[in-house]
Amino acid sequence: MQNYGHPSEVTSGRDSAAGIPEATVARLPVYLRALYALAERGVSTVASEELAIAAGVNSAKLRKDLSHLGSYGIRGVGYDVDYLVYQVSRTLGLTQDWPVVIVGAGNLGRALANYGGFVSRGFTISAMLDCDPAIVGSRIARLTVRHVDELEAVVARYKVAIGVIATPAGSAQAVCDRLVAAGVTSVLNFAPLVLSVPEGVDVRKVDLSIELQILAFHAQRRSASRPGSAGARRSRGLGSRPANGAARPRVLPELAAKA
Amino acid sequence: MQNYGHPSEVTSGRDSAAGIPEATVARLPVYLRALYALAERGVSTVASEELAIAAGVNSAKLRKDLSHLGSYGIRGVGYDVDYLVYQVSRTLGLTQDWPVVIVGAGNLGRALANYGGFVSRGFTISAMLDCDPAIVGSRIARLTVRHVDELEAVVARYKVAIGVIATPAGSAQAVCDRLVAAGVTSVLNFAPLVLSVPEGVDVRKVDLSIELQILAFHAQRRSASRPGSAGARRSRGLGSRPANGAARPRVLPELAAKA
DNA sequence: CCTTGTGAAAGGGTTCACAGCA
DNA sequence: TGCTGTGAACCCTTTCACAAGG
Repeated sequence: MQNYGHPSEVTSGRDSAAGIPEATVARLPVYLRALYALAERGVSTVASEELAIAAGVNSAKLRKDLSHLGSYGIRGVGYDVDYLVYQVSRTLGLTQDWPVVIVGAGNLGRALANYGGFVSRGFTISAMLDCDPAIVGSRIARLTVRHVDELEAVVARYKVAIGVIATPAGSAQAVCDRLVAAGVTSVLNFAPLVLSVPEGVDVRKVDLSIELQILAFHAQRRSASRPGSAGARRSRGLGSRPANGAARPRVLPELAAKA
Repeated sequence: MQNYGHPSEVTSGRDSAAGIPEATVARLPVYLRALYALAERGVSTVASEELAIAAGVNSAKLRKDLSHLGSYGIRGVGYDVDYLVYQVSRTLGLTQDWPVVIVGAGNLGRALANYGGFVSRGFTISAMLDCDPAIVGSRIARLTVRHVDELEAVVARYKVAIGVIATPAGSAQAVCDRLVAAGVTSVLNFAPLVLSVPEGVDVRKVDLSIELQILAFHAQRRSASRPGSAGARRSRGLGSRPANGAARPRVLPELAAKA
């Protein structure tokens, strides 16, 4: 139930300045989505148990999480949906509008730009940037892709506070450096590498291959305990080495035996 | 430094059956990537301190993590890069090859299919499925997109153990149900909703808007403490309500005053 | 001498169970 | 009566500091 393996690097891991635990902050968006769904169904009041089920958490956790925002429930009744939507939104800073720049207009960048939920509530894409002349000038989700050379101008012009990196790994650090130099202090990184940033810059990482690898670990455990079930096939032994010459580890026999 | 807010739901949160803590499992892929990078640079031995920096963690944590796999280091020297690559790969189950099916061949599905690192090591895309006749039959990353009706046949034929859901939210639960019924026990979900699955099925979630909202929270904290800095503009007040009629919460004045 | 591997301590997060209140 | 809000217990994770050992 805990959320490990997260595609992100949080600077501190400590309580936020507002005194709200990180783990709670990470769940608020989930609650918010569940609350919107309830509101759209016309539900005006919800008990912690029901909201917890909709959000996929346990109700005690939900109540403790919400208690960090204030006492917004009514004992014996539950929570007012609209009011809670507002309080959670306000806590997350979504009563403001956040200008976002997406760097990289390949498939991923396009997917992000077209992802309705991404932009709808609280976020506006100020610009999409790319360096490929074949892509610059094309239109994506009502935006014309601009050249990455305009990065600094765009950040300044729209007061962009959040940058999304959807470039290949090779260009990600350079893009990140430029974003930071231009004044961006929040970065969402989709490139598969660890970005280094100065103190005070908040980086979250979304890494598809890491997620798959974590799934593989658990799948392996399952198929090991249930032999013959639908696990992976085609064992590759030691074959999956990098393009490095020596594949055989120089290692003591005792260590190898432990394996 | 802890990884909260993760786009995933882990079934238990307890130690895996192999006795490796979840938090460790979640970091192993990061170490693996750093090790591959070292190997490609021709480095044959690495100390915990150096590897920890490359992976963006502290060295005590790295050593404790690796100690769960066994005693693979050499005191006074460090770790053999190739050997450690192998041990971490084996632990994660990457010495097998995992057939994956991607459902949804829109921009996101295409981005996933073309994402080199995604597929390269340990994972093979068995098929891409979609229900849009305009997309079915097109070729993406050397694969011909097949109709989603073939889902069950594909899962059986290729012994698919991992399903990736890259569909709109509206179809995600139905797709998930079909994957699970067909025998898939690991699901990577990109659709913005909480999937319900039977016991024993492992779901991880990647949710772009949740990541953005977490960034917004921290950005808000920063701009609140440094007034006048480049935070968000254009406050929207209470405007961001769902298409629900009553936007005004019926709430006691005392509660509102607390806000 | 240098670095690993690990007890022990410290810090959060989750869960339980119930007091408190509408 | 029913549900929220929360102290306390429990559990996991991180970090420290050093013993062990090549």
